[in-house]
Amino acid sequence: MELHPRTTTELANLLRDHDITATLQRVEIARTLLAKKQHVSAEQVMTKVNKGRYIVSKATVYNTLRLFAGKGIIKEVIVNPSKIFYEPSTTSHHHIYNVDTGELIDFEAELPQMASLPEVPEGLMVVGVDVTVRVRAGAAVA
Amino acid sequence: MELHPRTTTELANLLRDHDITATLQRVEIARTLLAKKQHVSAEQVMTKVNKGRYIVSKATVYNTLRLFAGKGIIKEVIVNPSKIFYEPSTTSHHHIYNVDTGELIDFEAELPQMASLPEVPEGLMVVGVDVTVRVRAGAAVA
DNA sequence: ATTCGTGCAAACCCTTTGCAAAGAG
DNA sequence: CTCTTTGCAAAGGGTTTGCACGAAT
Repeated sequence: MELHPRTTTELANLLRDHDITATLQRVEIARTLLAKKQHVSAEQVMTKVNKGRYIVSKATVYNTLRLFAGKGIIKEVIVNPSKIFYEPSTTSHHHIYNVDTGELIDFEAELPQMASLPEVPEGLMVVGVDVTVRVRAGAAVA
Repeated sequence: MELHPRTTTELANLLRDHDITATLQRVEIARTLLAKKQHVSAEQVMTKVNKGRYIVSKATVYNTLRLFAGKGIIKEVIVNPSKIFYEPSTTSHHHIYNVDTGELIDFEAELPQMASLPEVPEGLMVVGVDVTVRVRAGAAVA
């Protein structure tokens, strides 16, 4: 999926391509989420969308985020149990999470380690591999 | 750190070695957590401890889990924002998380990929690397 | 008409906190 | 005696849900 759908029509088509009925609110939420590489919380999505022309309720934001994540157009980033972040589903990358500040930084990784991944139990399929590097203020690696 | 059921004295010494005042409650919580390889929630810890001779309150369980995690004798496992799991700090391993059932399985990994980890920004130090393989029911990898 | 989506507010639930009593050193 | 730890209950806060209204076919 590219990362610059821009027009309302493009966004609506993107949603339909993922079996999502394109409504006004969903298009606006998608526009906000997919505008650029970023990690945003539900609250941030609501705030950003509501600065625009259309108003979206909290329930709709949560419903939509879950829907989008389930359909694969965005990904949940779970680094801190107190708040979920969402990001556009782009190419494989992982996260550096600053436990002091909550800051989240992407890093590209081809997952060469894929080779070393475990065999998953019979009857299960891998739906994702998340790598989180936790960092905090301090000297670099000894 | 070894991983066996221990005597009260051994547990108390372990706590002191980690700069933790050894109290009755903390020893019992440590005994439960360190009994074996496992992933337990705060609630499970409380239930297990309270089946024994001593009763521990919810506040103490949460305080103690945070304390232990900060001192490094246990690790938080964050795979699902709705509940934190805790496990003994043992050798490096990672997790397979079944998103359907919530089941969590360990897998050993020497992190050969350490070589491919990003350079962390100046002034930061790595405190941990978590790898989570998310799986669900379905055919194996195509 | 029937189905799906939205919005408001209340409910949920894990976790944290305030404060008084008990324990450790 | 002083500082720390515990326990109870209440508060906190992101997320979810119940239900009525509105939109679409």
